[in-house]
Amino acid sequence: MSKHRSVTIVDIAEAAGVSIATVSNVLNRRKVPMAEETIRKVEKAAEELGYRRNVMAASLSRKKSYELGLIVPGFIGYYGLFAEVMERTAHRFGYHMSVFSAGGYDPDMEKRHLDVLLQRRVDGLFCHGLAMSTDTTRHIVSDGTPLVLFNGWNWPQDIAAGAVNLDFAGGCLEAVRHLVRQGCRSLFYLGRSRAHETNKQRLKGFRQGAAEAGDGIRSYVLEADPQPMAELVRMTREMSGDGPVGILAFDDLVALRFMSAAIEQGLRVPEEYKIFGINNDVVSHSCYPQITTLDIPYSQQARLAVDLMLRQLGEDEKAGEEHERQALREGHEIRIPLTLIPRLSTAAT
Amino acid sequence: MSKHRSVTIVDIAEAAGVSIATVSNVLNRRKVPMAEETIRKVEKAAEELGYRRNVMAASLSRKKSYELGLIVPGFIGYYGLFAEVMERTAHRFGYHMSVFSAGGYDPDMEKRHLDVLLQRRVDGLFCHGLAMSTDTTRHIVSDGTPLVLFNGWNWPQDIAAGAVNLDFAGGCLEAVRHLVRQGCRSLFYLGRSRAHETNKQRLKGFRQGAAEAGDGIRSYVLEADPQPMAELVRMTREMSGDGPVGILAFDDLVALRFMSAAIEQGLRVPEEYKIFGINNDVVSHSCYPQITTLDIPYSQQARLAVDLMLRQLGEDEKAGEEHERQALREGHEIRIPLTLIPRLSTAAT
DNA sequence: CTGAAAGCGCTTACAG
DNA sequence: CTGAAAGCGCTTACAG
Repeated sequence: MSKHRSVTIVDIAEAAGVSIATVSNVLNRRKVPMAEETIRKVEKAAEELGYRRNVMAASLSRKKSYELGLIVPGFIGYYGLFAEVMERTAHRFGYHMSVFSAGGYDPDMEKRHLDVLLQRRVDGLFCHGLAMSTDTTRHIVSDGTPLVLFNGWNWPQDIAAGAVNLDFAGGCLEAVRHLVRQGCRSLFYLGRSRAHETNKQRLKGFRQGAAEAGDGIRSYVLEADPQPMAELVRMTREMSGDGPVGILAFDDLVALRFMSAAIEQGLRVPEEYKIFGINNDVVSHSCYPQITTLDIPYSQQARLAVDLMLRQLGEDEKAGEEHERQALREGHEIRIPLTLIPRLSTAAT
Repeated sequence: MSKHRSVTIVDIAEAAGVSIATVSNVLNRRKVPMAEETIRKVEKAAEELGYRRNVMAASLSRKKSYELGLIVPGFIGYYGLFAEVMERTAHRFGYHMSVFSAGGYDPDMEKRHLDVLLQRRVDGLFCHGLAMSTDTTRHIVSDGTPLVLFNGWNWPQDIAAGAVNLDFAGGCLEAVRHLVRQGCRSLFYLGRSRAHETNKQRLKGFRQGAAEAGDGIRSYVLEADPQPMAELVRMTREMSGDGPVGILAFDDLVALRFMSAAIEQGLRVPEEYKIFGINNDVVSHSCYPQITTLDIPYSQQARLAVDLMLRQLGEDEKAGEEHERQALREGHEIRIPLTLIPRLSTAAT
């Protein structure tokens, strides 16, 4: 094959002895009437010449890129998996997905990535609840590119077409109830405030659960990140009263780190400490004791987000109906429940 | 801002009262002489109109997309992080990175993704050692798009411009020496044959280390994936003789799973079992005991891969020299050493 | 059923 | 220092 000029429809037109318009029609299987013979000739020529459509040219003339943009906080853990599922889902519907990591929750990087994506003329944008201000966001996407949020709360309707959110609040409420049921007498939430709203939602559920539990059960909120885990474990030992201690961690990794530090200090899990994570990460069942956690339905979330986008793009026929069954719709927010996976780390004693 | 037609250089040209050629020159900061006043006018107009360059149009006329393609086996663990670093690195040099997950090692998906990427006219391609045949690969990339491999061994020179490989063989050799030094009398490698060549390279190092250790030390190779870990632990107990057992796992996650199953069976780590992982994954130091592992220099590997690509693209001035210091060059392969991180899981007893 | 032509939004010699 | 013009590789009415 030619080393430096790729095959174009002009080459095919010549080889097949037809016009480029016809080549385009055949190759795109358009619904205009065409002679069998013509179709055959064009397809043969395309095949033989090793033709590969130039996406840029097609997008430019069609005025639609069939490219979607996705910004996630990072590729590690939950968001990496989510990005992978989103890419695959978009692909299934004929869209390319350009994924960017915003390096945690860095507003500048968010802005740069959004800008790059818009320069690429993506047809739509998926973002987590951004760290940058809503005003900045509004200004940036004011050209009309549809924006769908995932795990973004309290965003004005005029910015985003909708939000597909994991119900961390509801999940954490269930988590606390579970811990109380298993006999915990003190409760700790190990949060990560730099995760912004996804942390606040967890906190909300935790607080509600603690309130439900009543005065007989103490509850505290700690920040997981700055200090060493060993220190955190010590704090919980001092603060807790008699009876088993319940730990609700920001995610499974925080849970694992806490559990390891606790075991290192000679504490017994689940007898003295009951530990609860979030994400059903592969680590949650790769350790001992295995960690009780909330399962996140990635594929469902991705499917719902993409459906929402397809509707914005006027491709309603591609968007499914049935996917919303499990989810709660509330205004322009779709809320996805998490499933409690009980494991040894919170067994009753 | 207009809801449905984005602003183009034609709009700017009108607003500034100059030609579109001039607008293009100013906005691209080309080295042609231009009047101060013109530059000011154009930049002002662009700013005010909220101009955003259309990347597709620019790429099409420039005949260069400034887009690179990356295919990884998946986003989980090592390759997810690698993808993130690659994206960032490419970005730093003015390239966009389109990342695809090949869903493990699925040759069909590899083919489809390669095709999509070439339709997008990416300037270059990064792939892991592909599962598809080299002939298929050769045919697909025969149009001259440069291909750089990472963790791909034994690929013919005519296909790939080069390969940037982690030295799993050397690392595993060191791992075995370490285990022997710490007193292990039996050695097991827990492999993952579906990881293809990255598994074989590890195996090679393990075998070499075992051979070095001599007849006094038994060594075995087991497959980590099919059977439950508890079963695997039992097998090692039966097969091993007296003295501490050394386990070299495919990666940190396999190591953690094995360790957890061993502890569950009442075995003591590191007294009876010494466990060695690979990747310096965050889990390796989030568990107890923390796991001895090989650290992978992601950024270095990404930087070297991108440098290689930049050279292929004739952008030698962007490519650095100094990054190869740490790496070994051998033919068209660059080999990157891994660093042993000793932790409690292999402490001498 | 097929093709000539305009147009998508840029870049790049080249002429002035 | 600036602009007219050709061209990148397609798609899309529209005329025939």
